[in-house]
Formats: sequence, structure tokens, C-alpha cells
Amino acid sequence: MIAAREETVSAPIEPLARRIEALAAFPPGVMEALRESLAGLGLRARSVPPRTGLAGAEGPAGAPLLVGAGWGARQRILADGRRQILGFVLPGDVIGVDPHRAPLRYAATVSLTAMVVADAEPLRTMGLALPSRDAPLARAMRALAAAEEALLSHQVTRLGRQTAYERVGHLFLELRERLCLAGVEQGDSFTLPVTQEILADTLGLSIVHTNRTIQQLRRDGLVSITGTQVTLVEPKSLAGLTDYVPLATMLGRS
Amino acid sequence: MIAAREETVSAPIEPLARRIEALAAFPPGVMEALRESLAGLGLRARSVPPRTGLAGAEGPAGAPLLVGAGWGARQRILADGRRQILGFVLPGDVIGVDPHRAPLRYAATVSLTAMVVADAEPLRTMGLALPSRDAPLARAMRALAAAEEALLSHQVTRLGRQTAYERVGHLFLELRERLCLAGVEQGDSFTLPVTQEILADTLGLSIVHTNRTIQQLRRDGLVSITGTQVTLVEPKSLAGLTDYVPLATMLGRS
DNA sequence: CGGCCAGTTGAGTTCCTTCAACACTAGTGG
DNA sequence: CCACTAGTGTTGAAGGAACTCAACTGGCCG
Repeated sequence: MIAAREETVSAPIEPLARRIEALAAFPPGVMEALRESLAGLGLRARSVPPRTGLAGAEGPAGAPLLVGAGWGARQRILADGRRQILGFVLPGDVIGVDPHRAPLRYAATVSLTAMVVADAEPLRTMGLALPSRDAPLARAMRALAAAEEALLSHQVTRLGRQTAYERVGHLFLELRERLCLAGVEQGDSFTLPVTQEILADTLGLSIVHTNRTIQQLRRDGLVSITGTQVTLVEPKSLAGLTDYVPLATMLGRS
Repeated sequence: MIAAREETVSAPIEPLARRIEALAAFPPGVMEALRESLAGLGLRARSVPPRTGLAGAEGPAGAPLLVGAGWGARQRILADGRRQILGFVLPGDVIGVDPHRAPLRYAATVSLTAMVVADAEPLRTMGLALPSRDAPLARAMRALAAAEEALLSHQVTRLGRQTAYERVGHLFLELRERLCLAGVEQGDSFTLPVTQEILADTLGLSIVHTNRTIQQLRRDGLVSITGTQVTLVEPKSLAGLTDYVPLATMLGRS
């Protein structure tokens, strides 16, 4: 892959726009205007190498960041080294919009793969704008916040009341949906660029058991994996088995 | 207990005010004014019996609710009946401020004990007020939202990477702190008005194992339980053992 | 080639669950 | 007044889910 290290490329707003479009259900005209105003912000993109702190314990957050490409994670490290990943950070996510809502001293956000991010200071003020006037971007930012909370609820339910088998399938469905909403993947297949250790720390399982569980899903013909490419062979069955509620349903497009 | 069913008592804003005072760190004058403006809202309190839906699947949310007394829970029920409690709802909490941030079709909020709540429509508009003017109440509401997210992070870490023993101790510490922040308890002791089944569904454990784990904590002299009264005998040791990070620390009082 | 990392497999152990039974309390109706 | 029931807490025993330890494979890169 050709590195785009220092160069300032055009702002990677497309994943964010796609997500807003999918979740906030604006009329076409409004969406068009919103996309233009996003482009007009002139956000500067930069690339971040893997395993780098983006926010939290490893460095003060500063401006909020818009993710354009790559995978990151919010994680918490316990005193004895155990790690729990609270959730993945994917294209279209905005981290640290509200300084009051980021528990900096607790959870750090790190890059897992190489990422493209943009300092998104303008989103902070616009995103928190007066809601009574119902500025579309403000509404959109609140919808994104709702999606983030829904993801945490998913994560709690997975960890608390699902078996290893269900957890893996549920997580795959969630990743597929999030990547599709952001427009970086489509169909029943997606690239999973993280190790099984990362998956294990997300799912609250050991590496070994994560591995065995994935194999079981393959043997059962529910998923198919080639390299980093994951294909959901029977997405409907998988959703039924794992009690998966799509984000689109949870947020209700109301 | 004498029921206060239909009567409209004075608004139970004290727990909310206490929490804001503790978490948002306003100067005394500002805090005084904020407390007065809260009182001036004229919120009407009503009581809710146990095991009643407050918001979510069992009934449209409508206005946001300010909790004055009693315990509730946000919960998710899986298709086969398994239940996961996402978090407790305690005095001083406000639920459903932002309609976009409440995944209604997913998680329901129910009362566990009798509760006193107030329809808090005014908090919605005031809480989402223009932040550039930094209205104290708006800042406070965002601090509360931050606290809620921090609690979910706690919950994820407990469920994903802690043993049963650690989970119980960690939860007790969290409940103690939340009740103290709201001013409804103080010291190292608090009333726990819920069954072990509720605790089990919160901790992602079976009832039996929850029971045995609590007993182990008692035998180890870390907690002491009499009826519904829980006393943290060795809060410091417990915090060390369970890697407990107080909310006050997480939110940084910045 | 040699070393490192991710993935895989086997074996034994621990943690937690399930099933079942029993004690205790409170509320209920005969 | 007392049997009856239901809900909660508690305990024992057995099984299963997930973990740990360990070894081995294959790819990738210096």
C-alpha cells in the first residue's frame, strides 16, 4: 500500500456523510446541502500509523477527530494488564466531539491499523449548535451519539448474556452493518484487518477460545473466512441465532 | 411506607443538584443560581410502583424523567428470555433527555422499587441549550451524559475482563459512589433494595454464583451485609482488588 | 536461514452454570 | 389460627463452557 504520510489529502468526509444519510433520514435536499457544508469545512486529512494513541491516556485529545479510513479501538487496560476493548472506531466515526463526554483518564483510543483522520474542530461547534433551530448537522451529530450508545448497549449484552458462539456472530453482524452504513463495504462480506487477539479482547474471551469459536462458525457454514476477508454466508440465520438488532432498527429512523 | 400516590409533592431536585455540584465543579454562586432555577421549574413529582415500565419498549417515552427516589434499571431482554441489565437508574438520574439518544426499541427502562419521578420537559430544552454561551445547566447535562457513558464503560469492563468476585466488588463500589454523589447515602454503607436475581442479570452471572460470590466477599471481610444494608468494610482494599476508578476521577472535574 | 508473529491444536484445569433441594419470610385464604 | 403458596436466599453435586499451558504450523521479513 502506498503511504500517504504527510500529504494533506482532501477531507475524508464521505464515510461520515454516508452514515448520516443512512441513520438520520434527511430529505434529499437537506442531505445535499449538508454534504456540501461538510466539504466546505476544509478539513485536512492526515494518516496515522498502527498502534498509535489518538486520544485519552496517551495524549490529550485536543480537537475532535473524524475518521476517514482504517480501524481503531477504544480500550481500557486493567492494572494487571488485562485489556478490554470497549468498541471499534471505524470510518465515519467522530471521536472526542464533546470534551465533557470523553472519559479521557479512563479509556484510550488507539489505532489498530493505519488510519486516515482529520482534525474536526468545526464539527464540535456545529455539532453542538442550538437544537431548537434543528440545524441538520446538529441533529446528525446527536444521531451519531445515539448510535454510539446503542453500540455500547450491544457490547454489554454480548458480554453479559451471550455465549462465545453468539458473541462472535453478533460482532461480525455489527461490524458488517457499520461498515456498510459508512459505505466502505457492501454486501455480506467485509475485510477484518485485526488479529484474533484484538477480537478476543473485544469479546471478553481468550485468544484460544476465540479461535475455536470462529472455526465452529465456519464448520457450521455460517461464515466463511479467507485471509482477512469475512463473508457472512447465512446472515439471516446468524442474525436469528445471535438475536442481532440492526442499528437502523434501534435508532428507528424516526 | 405511606404511599404518596397521586399527590403532587415538591419537585425532588435535590439528588440532581447534588450530583451536578459534585461532578461539574461550579463556583458556589453559579451552583446557587442553578439550584434556584431548578426549583423554579415547578416540576411535579409522582410515584411509580415497582416493576413498571418507565420508557422504552413498554410505552413511548414522551417527556424526559427526573428520578427523585427509588431504583430502576435499563434492560434488554433476549428472544429466549435471558435478561441483561445495562445499568441501574438511581436518584438524580435523568432518562430520555434526548429522544435521539434513547434506543427505545431496544432497551426498556423499568422501576425495580417504588420510585418518585418528575416529568422534566423543561430540562430537555434547557439541557440542550447553546453551549457557546455555556449555560451552566447545559454544561451540567453534558457532564451527566459523560457520567452515563462512563458507567457503561465500567459495565463493559466488568463483564468482559473481570472475574465474578471482582465484578461484585466493583459494582458495590460504583453503587456506593453514585448514591453518595446524589446525596441519598453517605459513608461506606448503603441500602441495596434489589434481589440477587437483579444483581445476577446486571453482572452477567447466574443467581447461584452471584450468591456464592457475595458470600465469599463477606467471608473475606471485605463487605458486610445485614438485610438490604451493604457495608463496605474495606473500601480501599476492595477498590484495589477490583481496579475501581471513581467517577469523580474519570470525569476529571476539569 | 532464523526469528517473529498469527493462527491452530491438544490436554488438563478452573470457573461458572444447571439442576435440585431446602430454609426462611411474608402474604393469603380457609 | 394455621395450612398454603410464592418469593428470596442458601447449599450440594454434577456437568459444561471457557481458560491456561504448551507445542506446532505457516507466512513474512531481515
